[in-house]
Amino acid sequence: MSTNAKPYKETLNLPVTAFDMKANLTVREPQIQSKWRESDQYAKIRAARAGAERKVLHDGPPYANGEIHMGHLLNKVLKDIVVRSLTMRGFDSPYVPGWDCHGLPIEHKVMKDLGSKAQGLAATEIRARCHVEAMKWVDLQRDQFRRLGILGDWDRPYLTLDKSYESGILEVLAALLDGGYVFRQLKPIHWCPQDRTALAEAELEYRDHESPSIYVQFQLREDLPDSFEPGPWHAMIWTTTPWTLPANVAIAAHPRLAYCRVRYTDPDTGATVQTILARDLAARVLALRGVEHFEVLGEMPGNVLEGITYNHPFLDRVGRFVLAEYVSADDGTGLVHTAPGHGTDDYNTGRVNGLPTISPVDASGRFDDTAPEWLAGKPVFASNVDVIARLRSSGHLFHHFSFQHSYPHCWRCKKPVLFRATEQWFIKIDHDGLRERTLDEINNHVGWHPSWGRSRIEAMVGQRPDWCISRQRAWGVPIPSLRCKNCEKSVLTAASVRHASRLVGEHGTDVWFRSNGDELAPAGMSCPGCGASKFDPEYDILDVWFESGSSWRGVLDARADELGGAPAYLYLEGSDQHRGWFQSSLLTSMGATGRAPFENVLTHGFIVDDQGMKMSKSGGNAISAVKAVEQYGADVLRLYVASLDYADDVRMSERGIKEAAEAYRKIRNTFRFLLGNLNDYRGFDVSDIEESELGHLDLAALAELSRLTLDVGRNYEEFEFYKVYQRLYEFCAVFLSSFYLDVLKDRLYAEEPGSTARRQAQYVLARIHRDLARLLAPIIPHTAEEVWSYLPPSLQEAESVHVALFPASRSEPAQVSPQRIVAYHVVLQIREGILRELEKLRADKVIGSAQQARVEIGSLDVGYLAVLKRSAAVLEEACIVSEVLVQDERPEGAVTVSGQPAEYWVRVGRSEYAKCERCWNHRKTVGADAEHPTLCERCARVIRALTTGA
RNA sequence: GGGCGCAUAGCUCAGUUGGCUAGAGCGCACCCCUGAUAAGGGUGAGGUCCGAGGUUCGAAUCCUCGUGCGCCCA
Repeated sequence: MSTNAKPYKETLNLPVTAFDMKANLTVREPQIQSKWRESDQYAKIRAARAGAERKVLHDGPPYANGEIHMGHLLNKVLKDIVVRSLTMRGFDSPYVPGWDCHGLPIEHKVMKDLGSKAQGLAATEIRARCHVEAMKWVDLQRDQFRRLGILGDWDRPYLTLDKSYESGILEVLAALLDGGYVFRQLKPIHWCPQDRTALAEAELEYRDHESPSIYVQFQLREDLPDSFEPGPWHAMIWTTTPWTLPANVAIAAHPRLAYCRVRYTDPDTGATVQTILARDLAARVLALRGVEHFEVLGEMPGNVLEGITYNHPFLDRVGRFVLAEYVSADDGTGLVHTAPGHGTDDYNTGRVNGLPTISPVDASGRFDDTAPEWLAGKPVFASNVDVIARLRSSGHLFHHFSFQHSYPHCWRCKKPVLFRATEQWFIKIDHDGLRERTLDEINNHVGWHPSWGRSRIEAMVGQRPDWCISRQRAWGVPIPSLRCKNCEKSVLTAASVRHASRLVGEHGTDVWFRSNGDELAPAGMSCPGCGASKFDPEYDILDVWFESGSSWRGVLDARADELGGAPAYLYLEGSDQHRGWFQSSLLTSMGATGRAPFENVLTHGFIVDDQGMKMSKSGGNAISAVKAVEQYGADVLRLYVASLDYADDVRMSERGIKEAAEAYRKIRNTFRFLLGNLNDYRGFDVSDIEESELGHLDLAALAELSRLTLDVGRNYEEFEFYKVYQRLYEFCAVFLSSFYLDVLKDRLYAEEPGSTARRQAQYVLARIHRDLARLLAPIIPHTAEEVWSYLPPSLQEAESVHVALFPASRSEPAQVSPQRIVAYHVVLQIREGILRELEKLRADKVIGSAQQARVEIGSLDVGYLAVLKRSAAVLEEACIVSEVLVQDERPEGAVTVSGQPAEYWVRVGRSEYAKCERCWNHRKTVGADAEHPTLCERCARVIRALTTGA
């Protein structure tokens, strides 16, 4: 024995473990991840669950652009917790991550980098650069996702630019053509006449532009309501694009806005004019021409105007009034010139009211020969003056001036753009009852979590217009339509698309951009219009939502051996995807197969800051996910995500991460204590312990563990991870750390290492260690794995915790009868009362540690008093005090405490006994042993055993 | 402007079909321990349940109208 000042300390079994208190996650996690990769853990898990019931979470592909942010982290961690918990529940739950690789942001970035060099490049050149750009981000994001510890088939992800995936997209399109859902129709789009190209919203720059502002009188026809005074009547519209008047087919009014019928004298001609315009704008508009005096003949809401017809000011065309909610009395006249060929609002209004879409403008921005001959061939912007002159001479022009306003310009050539209708491909939502069938599927065959997801997508599908799937871009999957060289008809059939699908499956979609019509048309194809057989390829591409919305085919079906085919068990994305991927997947699948591609849809909210405001880079309140992981480690961020109720928006803040880090440390330290006291794990066999022989508190601990297992298991099943977190954390912090482990210290440290009392405690700790590691594994996989590695081989049912199953919820272990001894929850309650009293002693400097205290307790309830008497030892243990004396008489100075099942009184004071030098308890028996006069009886016995044993 | 949501201590969450002085954990303050030690334990202080009306004997809970915030659309 050493010459230590405390020689007895050497005889204690103090905790020893290699499990560091300091997590050092930023170093340790990558090491653990490397091991997982080296041992191909994903494959091992697949093998372990081969043949089990399959539940597949199908990954919605993030866009391959930029570093991952908190939104990605939230989404992927939630998915991972789902996949890992399904796996540990015994299901085969493969996870194939994917990326959305086509689309405008990447193309835009490439075009910007190319600058003027883009002009001379072929589409295939640009596409090649887009491919490189997309793959760059796929690789980066893959590393970042892996760093989060997301389990999945990262070596074989799905990419929407893979040949096989692209081919699958076209198969879906072919199926929709088979079903008759696909049609072609005019639709206005932003068009740059300089560059002769369609522009997306993101490619527009708004800058000041000088436009004419004209007020035009349209002459109404005879079919007026009876309430109108005798005619003739006019209606006054306002527009800043006179050149669009040749496409005018309607005037839009707001159904509930007030309009008035006015009579005034034209200041130039002296003629009396009767016209209609918004009531609140009449005075202001008429004043433009200096008309101060006018007569209001009557008022009416806009809906009275619906259906009234008028003569086009310079064409032989009859237009009519329609209603639209977007009309306002903010400017103009409250009556909106409507040309469905030249504006999105106008177009939608046209769709609703069955108006024709007229667009007599060619690709160079000039009027074509369907325009009046005095306009044909002229550039549209330059034609404004012609239109105005025409209106003035015919007497339709009320007023004209020029003004500056914000107007969209082309991002590349900086020239103003125009709206021009071109032919686009659509999916008809009402064909063959698609909308109705989809609504039925939403309501009756898909589970929505939270349940309001159902009403949300239902409302959207219920009102959505036909789906325009054409995009005039380069970076995407071509709509493989062929234009007849003879009659110019666009041909797109199931057969021609399937032919293209085969070509694409073999060569990728580039084949479409480098081949001619003879090579791309299926053999023997003839034009359904004229019978000719020569074609040119067309180059519209598919809406990227169609691409990702086909993943059920390109991934679930295409990898059916692995994934079991559509439908998947679960789709899990942010709530914005009700309009996006959930809907596009649902519609393509309903059209092509008649059923939804998912059985359940789980939604999470968006990340907001600590004020509840949206988190964005530009808002300056964004927390970098990559940096946070670098700083705190993935398990801390994962624990944070798990702690939040994601059904609503989730608040994230630097302080929140710090709190998660605190919680993580608490959990880690709890394991450290367990492991420190299980260091001699390997030296004994836990199966030697008879559970029925365990003491009261040990049995209570097992019962708590059992309840925890049951609750947490249910919480995982219901995807309520924040409840998992709360439950597990509270178990560690409150039950274990502050109570049970504290109580066990005496037994663990001071009893003989191999004694039954100590082995029983270790038995319970071993159970807790093993079960807790498994219950935590889906949330903090790295730490769980680390902790698992400390299990002795004899207890390892699996090499990795992630191959293991959740602990089985077992029947409650035997409890000591509550009639005989106080129930565990009553122990806790009495303990609380005692501790409160001890605090007063501490404040008065009578005691420091609880071990210095003695407690007297009793109850006026005779039955309860009897139970208390039998429980003295348990209470002493639970409160870690010198002794608990249960007395019949209530002494002077006792305090009454209310409690269940009865009131009790308690009196505390300093123990009169000496402190045992070894175990620090104040015991009556200290000094009784002549050989060890400073020890209590127990410690003396232990020392004797140790020395003779050694 | 429309659709779908959310709002309880500083933070994360509980609050069954309306029913005791609204709870838990963390954090915070103070204290104890120094044999889990860049740990551990104890006690305590924190709430106009977003606001205003209404229904009711009684409302955090039900209804109406607002306010703020988020997603989607216009």
